[in-house]
Amino acid sequence: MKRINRSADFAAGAFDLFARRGLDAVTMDDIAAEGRATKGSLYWHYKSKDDVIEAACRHYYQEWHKNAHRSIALVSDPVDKIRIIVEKSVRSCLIDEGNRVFTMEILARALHDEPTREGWRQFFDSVRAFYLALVEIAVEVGALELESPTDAVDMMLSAMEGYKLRAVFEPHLCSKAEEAAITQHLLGLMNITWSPEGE
Amino acid sequence: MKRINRSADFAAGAFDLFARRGLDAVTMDDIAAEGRATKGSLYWHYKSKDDVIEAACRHYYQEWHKNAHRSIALVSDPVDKIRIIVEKSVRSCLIDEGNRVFTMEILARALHDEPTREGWRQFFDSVRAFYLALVEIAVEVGALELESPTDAVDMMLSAMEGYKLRAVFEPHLCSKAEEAAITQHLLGLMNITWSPEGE
DNA sequence: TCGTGACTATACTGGTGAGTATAGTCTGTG
DNA sequence: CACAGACTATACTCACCAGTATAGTCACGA
Repeated sequence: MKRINRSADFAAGAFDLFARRGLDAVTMDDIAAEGRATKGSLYWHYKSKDDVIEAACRHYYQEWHKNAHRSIALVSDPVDKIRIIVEKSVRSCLIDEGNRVFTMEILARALHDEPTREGWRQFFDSVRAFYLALVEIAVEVGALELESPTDAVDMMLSAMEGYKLRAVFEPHLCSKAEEAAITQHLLGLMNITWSPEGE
Repeated sequence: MKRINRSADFAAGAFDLFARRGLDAVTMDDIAAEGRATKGSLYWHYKSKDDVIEAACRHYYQEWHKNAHRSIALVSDPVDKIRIIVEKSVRSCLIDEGNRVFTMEILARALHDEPTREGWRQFFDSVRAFYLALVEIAVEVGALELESPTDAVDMMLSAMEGYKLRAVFEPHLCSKAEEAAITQHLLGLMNITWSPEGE
């Protein structure tokens, strides 16, 4: 049980705590304890709580991209790639309560904190670019017909954010049961058919 | 300059402060000062900060319904009513930064506070019901064709929430310039045509 | 073996802000 | 007039928590 990277451990642990209890309700002592270390060590790696929050964000952003790339690595059909990415996004961004809570917390912080806002903006742009690249390839090879790929991707991402916000007070929206309906609807916005299947 | 209702003044003042600076950054002393009173008086009317926040929410909810009813009071055409309500909603919920910030703050609070969540849920339901009533009338008199009014209204409200969330980090979305495009898009989701006009 | 990076353990400071306490004022009503 | 509701003005308590301080430990690589 060696520790390769204490900083990353702290960031991941902080993310978990924030996702469970919210940014304000988590203290620096909590974060240190979560990493089975003391505050001294935590402050050795990070200069302030803001710093830790930023690291937790980066952790989340990196995880998103890592998962996204991994999940389509073995798929060759361009439209299937989009199907899979949307499926996974719905599961990770909406159904997974931790991720949903964390991102809402970050967005709330972004209301009054410019660096947080800028960070999220860049992340969102990178996600949009990722989707757009997949959609444009699918259109180019003739597997998909769309008037404007940009608008379609934008619309789909907007709808996803809309679901996220409504899920705060309508929890049934992001239950397992609704998962298929939401996935279908989001893919529909990009003219892609989809039907749920057992595994 | 008589004070008819100190409680309501406090609630309205608290709403303004919360909308400008966020829930956490506003102290009870600030709220008292905003109402040109002292903390003693504030605590005479409200038993805690939570209590004040709840009152500020109620203030917002009531204002929404008051404005909604007033703005269609003199309109007779059922589809025009919907046009006007959506126009006004876009202006008050998205373009108006104060309202937008306040509602985002409340939603963030709702993540970890059940009463706040329940309050917002009821408000959202009442808004949905309000829209639905208008749409159903328009459909009944044959002025509007829709497969499912419920779905159309739901979709429109989801899109509006989506815009609200994205506006946090993409401020251009909720500029005056985008106002017309957003209004048009939202009405389009209910098969209603609309074009901007000067006043 | 010396030094340094990466810590532990524990104690402390200092600011903030919710909520309380108290003594006294003003105003309208029975 | 008496009394209560609606305050003002001011001072205070108390808990929490970010951040600091300090002294000591342990593993390692030059």
